[in-house]
Formats: sequence, C-alpha cells, structure tokens
Amino acid sequence: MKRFSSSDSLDAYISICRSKEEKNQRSNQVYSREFQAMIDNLEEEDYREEASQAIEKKRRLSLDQVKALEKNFEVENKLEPERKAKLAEELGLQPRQIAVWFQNRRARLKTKELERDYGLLKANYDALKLDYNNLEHEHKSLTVQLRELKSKLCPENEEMSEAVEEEPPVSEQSKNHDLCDNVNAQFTASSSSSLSSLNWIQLSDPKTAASNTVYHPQHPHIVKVEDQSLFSSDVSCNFFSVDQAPTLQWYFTGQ
DNA sequence: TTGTGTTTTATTGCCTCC
DNA sequence: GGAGGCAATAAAACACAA
Repeated sequence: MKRFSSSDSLDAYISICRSKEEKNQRSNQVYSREFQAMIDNLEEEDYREEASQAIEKKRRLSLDQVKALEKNFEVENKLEPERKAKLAEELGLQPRQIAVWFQNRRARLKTKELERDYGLLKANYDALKLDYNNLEHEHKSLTVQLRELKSKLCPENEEMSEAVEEEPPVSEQSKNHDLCDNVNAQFTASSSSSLSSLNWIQLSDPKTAASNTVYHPQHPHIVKVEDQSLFSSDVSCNFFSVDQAPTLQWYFTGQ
C-alpha cells in the first residue's frame, strides 16, 4: 500500500531545519554563553512551531507552478514516474504534491464533463418534450376536424361521429369510398406539415439508435424513434399512437 | 470584521493491474 | 504484494456580501 504522509512532511521539516542553519550562519552577533543558550532555546521553539505548521498547514501553489502544471496536464493528464520526478524538481515541489495535483485536476475535469453532458441531455429532453406537446395539440385538433368531416358526410348518423374508432357497416364503406381521397389528402397534408416538428433525436452514439428507427436523408445524423409505417399510405389512418387514437380503417379500406 | 460559500490541497480506503 | 488510480472527505485558503 502506498502511503505518503510521514516522508513528505519530513521533507518539509528538513527544509525548515536547513533554513535554521542558514539563519545561524548569518547571525554574526556574539552574546554571553547563557544569553546565547536562551536565545537558542527560544529560536528552537519557534522553529518547532514553524515545522509543525509546515507539517499541518497546507500551502497553495504559486501561479507559476499552477501554470506549469496546467500546461503539462494539457499534454497528458496522467503521470509517468519519470515525468512526475522531473516536474517536481523543476517546480520545487514534492513528487507526491505533483501526483495529488494531477489527481485533483482529473477529478475537476470529470466534474466539468459531467455537468456539460447533463446540460446537453437536458436540452435534448426539453426539445423532445416541446415536440411532444405540439404533436399532442395537433392530434387533438385533427381529431376534432375528423369529427366535423364525418358529421358532414353522415348527417343522418350524427351520433356515430362521437365514436370514430368504431368500424361502420360494409355498405357505409362503399358508399363513402369516393370521399375518402379528400379526407386522406387532408391528413397527408397535415402529416407532412407536422413532419418538421416531429421528434427528431440527435444521438451522440449512433449505436444507440434502435433497429426500428428511420434514416432521414436530410438529417443523416438524426434518427426518429417512431414506427416506420407512420406515413405509409395503406395504414395512414392508424398513426395516432399517442393515446389510443381513433382508427380510420373504415374510411380507407379501399386503398 | 465576520459569517458563509467555494476552491484548492491533502488524506484515506478501496480497487485494479502487473 | 506493491504501485497507482479513483471516490469520498477533511481542512486550509480564499472570495465576498452584509
């Protein structure tokens, strides 16, 4: 197991002891032996305090050190032992400090990436939700439109128009067959107009796109999560999939 | 000045790889 | 079993409003 606690702190302590020696060398003053001993005692206490502070307290790296570390991180965000030692020497830091800095830097990078990904996903979700709401609204208005058309076609069977889903008798189908094209045309027009507002999802990973997705020629990177038969003419009456929509099979059986 | 929130540095424990 | 990575966390340093 790697644990670095004591040796690095020891290094800090040693560096402070060195500075103590330097201080002693610098002081050329001559005092009596007793007085000198007293001063030495006081200084010793100061140095111990300094040393313990150096052991316990943490120092922020200088701007230049951080800049150099950032530069190195950009090149490669993981450290080989040689690079770590070289950097430590260059910046006057302990190798452990370099390792810790890179560790924390990677953690910060990961956090930022997560935040960015979350933002993208949320934007996608919001756009999708908006599209869904638009479609739902369109669905409702088309249903109303359908009822009106049907009531015009069969004024004598007004009560039936309330239940669009129910299949009419075969005779009704043949009777109204010539009018189907008109209705169908209206729906086709509505459908194509709504095409632009359909739920197109841009996927970062194309593999995520399931097998039942549609390639859209104008949006090569965009797939639509919907049934492929949506706009095929033979079942075009059955595309209200949102909430048990009315089927228009009785209208278009002849096609 | 002080309380509080944020950032940075450092430690600990666990995991994986060789 | 040691080295190194990561997540979680502590604690010092810093920023800033009141």
